[in-house]
Amino acid sequence: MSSLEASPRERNRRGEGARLRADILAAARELLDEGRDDRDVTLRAVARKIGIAAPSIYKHFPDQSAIMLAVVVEAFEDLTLRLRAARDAAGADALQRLRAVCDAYLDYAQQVPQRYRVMFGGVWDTGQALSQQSITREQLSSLGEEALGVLAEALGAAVAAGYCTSTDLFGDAVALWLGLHGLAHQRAVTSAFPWPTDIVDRIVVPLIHLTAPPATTATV
Amino acid sequence: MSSLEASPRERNRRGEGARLRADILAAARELLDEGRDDRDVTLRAVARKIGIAAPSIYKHFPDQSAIMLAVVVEAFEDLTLRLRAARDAAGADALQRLRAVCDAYLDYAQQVPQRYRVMFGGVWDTGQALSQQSITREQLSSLGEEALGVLAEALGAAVAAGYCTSTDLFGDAVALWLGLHGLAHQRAVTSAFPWPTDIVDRIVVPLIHLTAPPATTATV
DNA sequence: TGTACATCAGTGAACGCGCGTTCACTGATGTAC
DNA sequence: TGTACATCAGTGAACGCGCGTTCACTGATGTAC
Repeated sequence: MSSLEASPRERNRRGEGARLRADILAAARELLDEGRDDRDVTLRAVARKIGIAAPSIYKHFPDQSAIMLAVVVEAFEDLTLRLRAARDAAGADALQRLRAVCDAYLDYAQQVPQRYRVMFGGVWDTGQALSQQSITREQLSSLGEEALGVLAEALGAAVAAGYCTSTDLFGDAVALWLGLHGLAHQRAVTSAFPWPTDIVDRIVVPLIHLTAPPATTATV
Repeated sequence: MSSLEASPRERNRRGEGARLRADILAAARELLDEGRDDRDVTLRAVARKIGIAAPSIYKHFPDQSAIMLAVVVEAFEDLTLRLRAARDAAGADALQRLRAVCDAYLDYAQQVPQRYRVMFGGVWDTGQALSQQSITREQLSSLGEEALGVLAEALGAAVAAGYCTSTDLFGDAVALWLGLHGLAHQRAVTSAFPWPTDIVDRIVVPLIHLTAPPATTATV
């Protein structure tokens, strides 16, 4: 939405050329979210959406896959921010904070399913954009680490508060994340599955090794 | 492998035209497994692989997406067979049988990661091949049900044998499946994640609500 | 204050490619009489 | 036992399309003197 629609875009002033980069990124993100597939996010479709000529993109991205890669990087940063925000908004109780992070993760996937699929779809993973200067190999493989870190931290706090047990915090955090991911991904992909209404509890409660009941009256 | 290579394919005899259909399916499956993406499975690539002219495919499939759909249907049947075979090969102990089903599921995903991704990737889900006669809507949405049924049955047997608890067998089976799927999918997609060595246990043990220790000396 | 000039932010036309799909056809093979 | 014919299993050439990318360019805008 906003001003990114059809053709007559006015050219940026000198020194503000970098603004087109942001517009390209936004258009690609919107095409991805609206479309049914990342195949819809072509270089020419992006150009069409902002109302520029297709070659103009090459001033800002080395090639087509670099755009998708940038969208994914941005999406992971966005996800991490949302997890932190949900955690901080959940108050002081460690179990509620952990649960808030899990819910925020699932919400993100449900709000932007196509984006979620591409983030964890791995096609950009094999991209040749690596050889370009756009991103280093470490950055790429550590993309999800920050978000996973938020989850692991929240799980650790819940363990420290006596809600759960863990013999290996990283291992249990990864297992929890995989459970969330399984649900998030499958929901993003299939509209017509008869999900049990309490499916989130049936995944989260066992995987966090919940032992003590919640301290407050809120359900967990 | 086998005889599906380059060009000089000899034409089938009268009445055996249906054999080309099987060859098309096999070629599509192999292209999918070998390639890095289902984008590689084009109609023309399939034709090239068997050594036929591209239009010959239209005698057997209404359009391009019908090929992928047929590959997916076949793959789900294959997966179900493997799960049953693993269960039956695991002996009489209900817990070991359940664990064998889980392992077989994860093995399948690891052996043919690209195929697994497409099975649960959902792109064929939106396919217009539905409107063709190739498959009914019920068949499509119930594709994974049989495989899930094998898992649920094994879980139910383990509960009956006193190994685990369950307040809702279907719900718990779905949760277990989602945990397996999360790992299977993420492994199929990312090569470079530092998986904990006991990641399978960390997912399966909580999700089956294991209460009693295994009856035999075998690890679970 | 004017003006030459470098730079910036793009454009327009064109390329070659592989794709899905269509169309009219071809030649071998079995069948009816 | 021969022969006309229908059917089967495919073929070859061509279509239009959208794509990523290249190339030489253009015109506005700031800057140096």
